[in-house]
Amino acid sequence: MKNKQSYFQNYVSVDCVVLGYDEVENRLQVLLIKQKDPDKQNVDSYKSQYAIPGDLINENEGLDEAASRILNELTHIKGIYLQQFYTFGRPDRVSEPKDADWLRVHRKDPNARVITIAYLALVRIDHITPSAGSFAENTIWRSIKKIPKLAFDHNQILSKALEIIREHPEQHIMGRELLPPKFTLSQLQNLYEAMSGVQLDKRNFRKSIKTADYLIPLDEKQKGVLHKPAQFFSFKKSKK
Amino acid sequence: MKNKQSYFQNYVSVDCVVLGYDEVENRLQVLLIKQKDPDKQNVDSYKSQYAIPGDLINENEGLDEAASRILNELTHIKGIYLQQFYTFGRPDRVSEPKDADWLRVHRKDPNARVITIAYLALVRIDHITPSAGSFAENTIWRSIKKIPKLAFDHNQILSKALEIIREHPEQHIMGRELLPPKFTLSQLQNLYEAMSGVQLDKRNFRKSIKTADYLIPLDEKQKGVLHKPAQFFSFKKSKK
DNA sequence: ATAGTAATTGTACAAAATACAATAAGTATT
DNA sequence: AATACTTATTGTATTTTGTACAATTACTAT
Repeated sequence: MKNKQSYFQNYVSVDCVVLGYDEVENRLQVLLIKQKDPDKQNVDSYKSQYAIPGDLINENEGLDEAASRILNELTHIKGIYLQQFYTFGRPDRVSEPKDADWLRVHRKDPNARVITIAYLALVRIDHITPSAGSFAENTIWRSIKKIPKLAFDHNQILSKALEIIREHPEQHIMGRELLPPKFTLSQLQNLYEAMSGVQLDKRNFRKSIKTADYLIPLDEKQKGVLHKPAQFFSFKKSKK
Repeated sequence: MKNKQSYFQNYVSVDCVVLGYDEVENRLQVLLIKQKDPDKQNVDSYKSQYAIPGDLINENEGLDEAASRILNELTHIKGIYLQQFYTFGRPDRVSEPKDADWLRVHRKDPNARVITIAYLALVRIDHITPSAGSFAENTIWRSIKKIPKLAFDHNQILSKALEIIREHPEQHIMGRELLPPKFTLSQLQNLYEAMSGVQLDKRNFRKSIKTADYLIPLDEKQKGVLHKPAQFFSFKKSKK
């Protein structure tokens, strides 16, 4: 059977970059898990690292489906929209010494290469309450401006995710419930600014979003604020 | 070892969508291979299908590297820039009856799922001369406007590739040698039109590319043409 | 000299992006 | 009741960019 050369199979994982918008602090945070070492009593006795939630996919499971399942298993988050954005497959992407301990404990074949398909989600940080599951010891939100050294090549994966939302904030805002159902234009502007990392002029921002025509002005104002109350808006339903 | 649940491994392939710009006909063509059935004398006795060149990756091989190798094995094309654009992993993406024969002959495990990482390349069609290798019976260029039914989910893969270049033609033109080193503005416009699928106004096109500032006007004109000779231009070297 | 061909160029208009600051509507304090 | 405080709201002038549209130019062939 000389034509059937390729017997080689691969471990394939998905990694889920979940970015949470913190409206109060007006910043984006990324959801990380702390890896658990089940062989040790004391978590800190093993240099447990922070990581983007991800794990190996199962047989007969679509990639999007795997991403949802795995994110749920590790963080108990459900029902958020995950979008594939890149596949990382360097043969040595899980071969750094820092990752050897974890792999030895958690993987049948610790030296095997793992190809990972990276997913991106954006959520309101107060909309979900992650809690650790599976091999996650705990979950934390970290500001995208203070990212620690992460497991595997997860710093690189996160960088790519951030690039994507910085370049096209508008594509990731509609229909993702990043703001309350009724919001003010200032709230919307703050969100844009947090995502793009750029400050915008109020008047020009308002002009441009009115051109864009995806807002519905509501007959409702803020109450009890120490200043002129702002009008509320909501998003039009997307046509798709 | 209860924590080592995931023994499941996957076949992983890369597929290379090679688009060739045909300057004479002013159109894009896609490079396809005709699948070979090594068990039969007569190729046509088995419903051999057209497919995007692709195959399973090897151990210890990066994804980009695999894409280059596989494209070379199947079509003898070398040294072109391949860019990853999406990963397709539906569990049933290779399970249609039309693909069963080929899989039975070429794969150890014909019913196994295959995850594929899709790559995109753009070349001048007269710049490369593909010739069939490996399980390719032959190679053909087909206009992107007349795509036949392809193997597996390759029609879907191709559609996604075409979407990408239609949306951002400019990102795929510089530095890819899609035009001769010295070219006229009409040649450049034709290329844009072939990639975007939209007709442009000559005067406005020239205005906009002069704004964009990546052209060098040369002191050289066309010779022997039946009309006013056009000035030649070349691309500035990209800064990266 | 004429015809044929594609290259080259400009203007008027509309739309979008940018820079920039005064006034308005609430609450809290006196 | 007047004042202070805070953020929301709004407009204008300017520049830049996009769009629609046609006459003239430089060459070859006859």
